[in-house]
Amino acid sequence: MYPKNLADIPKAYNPKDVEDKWYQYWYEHNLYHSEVDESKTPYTIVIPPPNITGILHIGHILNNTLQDIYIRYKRMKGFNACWVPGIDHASIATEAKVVAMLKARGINKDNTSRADFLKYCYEWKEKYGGIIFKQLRKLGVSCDWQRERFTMDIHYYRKVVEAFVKLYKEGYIYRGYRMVNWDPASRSAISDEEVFYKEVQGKLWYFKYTVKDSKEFVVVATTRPETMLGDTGIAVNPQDERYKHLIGKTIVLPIVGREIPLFADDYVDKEFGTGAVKVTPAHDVNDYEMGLRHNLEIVNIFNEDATTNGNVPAEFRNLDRYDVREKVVARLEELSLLLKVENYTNKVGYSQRGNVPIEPYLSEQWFMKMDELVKPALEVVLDGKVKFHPEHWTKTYEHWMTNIRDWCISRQLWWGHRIPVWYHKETHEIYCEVEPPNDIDNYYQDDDVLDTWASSWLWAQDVFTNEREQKYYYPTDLLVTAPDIIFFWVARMIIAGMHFMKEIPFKDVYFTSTVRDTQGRKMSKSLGNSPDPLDLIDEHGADALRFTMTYIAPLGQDVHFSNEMVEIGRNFANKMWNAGRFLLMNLASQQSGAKNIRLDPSLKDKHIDFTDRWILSRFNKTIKEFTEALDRFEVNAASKLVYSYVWNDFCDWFVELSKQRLYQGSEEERSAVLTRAILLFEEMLKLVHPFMPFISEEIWQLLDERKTGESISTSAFPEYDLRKIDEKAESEILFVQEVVTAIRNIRGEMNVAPSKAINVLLKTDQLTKEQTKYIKSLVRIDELKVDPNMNKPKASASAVVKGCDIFVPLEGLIDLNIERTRIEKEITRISGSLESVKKKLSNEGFVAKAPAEVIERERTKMNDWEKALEKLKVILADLT
RNA sequence: GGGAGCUUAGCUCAGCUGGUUCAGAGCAUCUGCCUUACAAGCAGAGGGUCAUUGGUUCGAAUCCAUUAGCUCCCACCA
Repeated sequence: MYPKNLADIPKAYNPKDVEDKWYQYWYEHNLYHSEVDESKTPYTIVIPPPNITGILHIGHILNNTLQDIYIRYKRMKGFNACWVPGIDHASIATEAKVVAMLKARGINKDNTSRADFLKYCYEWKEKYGGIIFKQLRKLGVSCDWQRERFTMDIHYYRKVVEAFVKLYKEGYIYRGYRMVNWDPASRSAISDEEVFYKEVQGKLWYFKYTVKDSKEFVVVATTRPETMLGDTGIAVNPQDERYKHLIGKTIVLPIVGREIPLFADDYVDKEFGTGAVKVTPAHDVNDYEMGLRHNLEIVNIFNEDATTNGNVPAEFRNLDRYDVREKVVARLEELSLLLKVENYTNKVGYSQRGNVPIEPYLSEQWFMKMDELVKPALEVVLDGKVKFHPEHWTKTYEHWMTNIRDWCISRQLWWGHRIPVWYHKETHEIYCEVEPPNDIDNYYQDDDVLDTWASSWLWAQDVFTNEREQKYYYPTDLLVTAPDIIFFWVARMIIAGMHFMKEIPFKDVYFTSTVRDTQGRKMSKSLGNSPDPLDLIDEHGADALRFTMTYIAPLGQDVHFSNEMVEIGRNFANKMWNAGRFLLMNLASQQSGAKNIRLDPSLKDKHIDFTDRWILSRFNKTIKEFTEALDRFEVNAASKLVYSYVWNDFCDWFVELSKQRLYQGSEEERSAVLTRAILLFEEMLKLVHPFMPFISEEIWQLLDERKTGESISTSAFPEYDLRKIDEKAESEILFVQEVVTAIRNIRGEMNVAPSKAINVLLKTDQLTKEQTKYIKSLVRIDELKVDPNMNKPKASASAVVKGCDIFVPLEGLIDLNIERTRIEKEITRISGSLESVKKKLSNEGFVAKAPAEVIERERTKMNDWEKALEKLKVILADLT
């Protein structure tokens, strides 16, 4: 299916040629579809459905990459992996976008029918939902696209409504006239969680309110002068001597002329402001509560859009809240009632969606009683049935859950799940059922829709559309999400799961890093610091982006991202690509014809030496550490492990070591070495695959003839075998590496041209012939002599490795000064280390209390260094 | 006001339950190389009293406490 002509394999990896091709292939062969299969254990993830308000950003990339890593990993591990993709209707956010879009087209929502408006919303959903799914495919996610879900699908919609009806009948949902957070922009109530607080540079105004029938006045301080039009009382602390005599007196409210009481309430802080508080029960939560305690009149002065209504004097009506503010202040100044103005920073609640200050506002809304519902959901997290990663989020969760207040779930919007409540036109009796009443003509339906989160809280359970599926896939295994929706979504899904399913919705929750720019700022459109993931993919490939994200994003910490960082992944992809090319080129040179097949698997276990045992040992260790890291949700650690194995162990050393036998071995030996290298490389690609699905598939397919529909993504993940771990081979290689590095060091420091071959003398009795052979091949040596009894030749550069003295004769080339400096530096280094070991060993406490093996290790170190030091001193003396 | 997290090389960060030359990686810098997989590369090199102070311990980047700085979350102070 793929032209396997080696001449076509470019030197530099080009993801553009590769990525779309394989995504198409996976899709066509339906490799990621999951069905109920009782013979296999499911591994299930439901995607945090992106809002259809826009396109995906870099945070989504991280989030979805992580999910894909786990899904691919578990799929290869033999689980029935099922990843359900979907999107969220995002009630208030989308409605705001659609209203704005219509406005741009010259259409006013107020002149549009509900049905027409919903049509526009669905158009929007089709467009942006499509973009989102396209982006996800570009990223390479292995979702089950046959399971695409939307929070307003017919089935899902019904489930949301059923949940409402059930909770209503159980008494958890009630309707009430309460003070809520009002968003004047969308003209809807919002929940406490949708309010965020901003520090605002404001002012504190001091007003004089006169006491009725008296010359006395009371001074109040306020940050919101306009609300004075709705004042219905003045509060002071009962202990406050300044005001004790005034308690019970009547105050005349300026401008309005209303007579209001002055009363005492413990809420008032004597120290703040003047110690006297103007009380506006309709427009402040605390004032409202004081109002209830003291039976104050409640005067609502605002319309739904936060303009003033008929409850204020005529000249102040129908004005925006900030215009009224100026007007009120101006009038009070005219009346000489404005005492002073101070600068004051305070925190103002803003609507998360509308980004305008919210208004505490009295209105009739639907609420969910939370205190009882929360209990089982808190329990399962505290006792570890649902595990958070990192674990410390449980504290945040516990705090929120134990201080939870009732949830305002109704929204004065059209886009969303309409509340399944009908009121009788005459009796006003409430009818709450999934289906409308039979005598529908006698009823009218509640206009409001549900909070988005009162639909997505069922996501983990109701993306499965029949009982059999639900039973098989639920509880899901892993939820990967940003920590900023821990209350909105994670907590509520657990609540819903425990209430409706009597079972947790997921076993593990992975909280991702928040992606910031290099200055630590959150990525945002308004700052313009948010890169478009598609641009990055276009430039470097999805694999590069995916790998980079996991490489730089530690568990539970913010990550600082910049576009250049994607080069980490790009370079890594290129490295693997070229390692693959190296193998393929050798393959081609050893066989006739265009077919690339593994040479001869029967030679797999022939011509094995310590380099083979070493790489196998390293590989098995890597698999072990890699899988353990993933199982602990340390994706970042896993990506570093695979990176270092591929680059350092496999490419830097194993490939270089192999060249000796590939170029100089017998025919059979060459085949054996190459066969093994390819088999090992294939296994390595499987480790990489969850992180970089495209390039691993591409190379894997190039390495051998594959059947139609065969894919690395459905191959078996490597299992480690502890018997393959070979400490002896590892130390043998380490010895080779140390000697080689020492020789290269001499070359570099002594400025020996790389083209110039040198002679090297090794004074040791510990090198095997094999090791010698490899050393020779790795450092471009003309002649290599090994003799345990040799004397140091004149004019040579030297180095001392444990158990081996190295001499490089450089007659005529050597600069004694450079060499002396080199040796002196080495002496200083070793002396320092020796000093600290000696100190340790002369410490009685250490010798008495440390474990025997630790002491033994220190003794060995001391001996080695003492010997090395002695030798170096002799060498140095020889140089002077 | 309460809570969580962070502070290690010029930059971005690894270093798990204290002990393997543990003080590391990548980028950046310097030196030398287009060596028949890879210059998106190879081989070397320089660079850090692990934020502060104290404690526990034979032994601390690692555990405890303290101080300072930064970040985030929660909370009704007009």
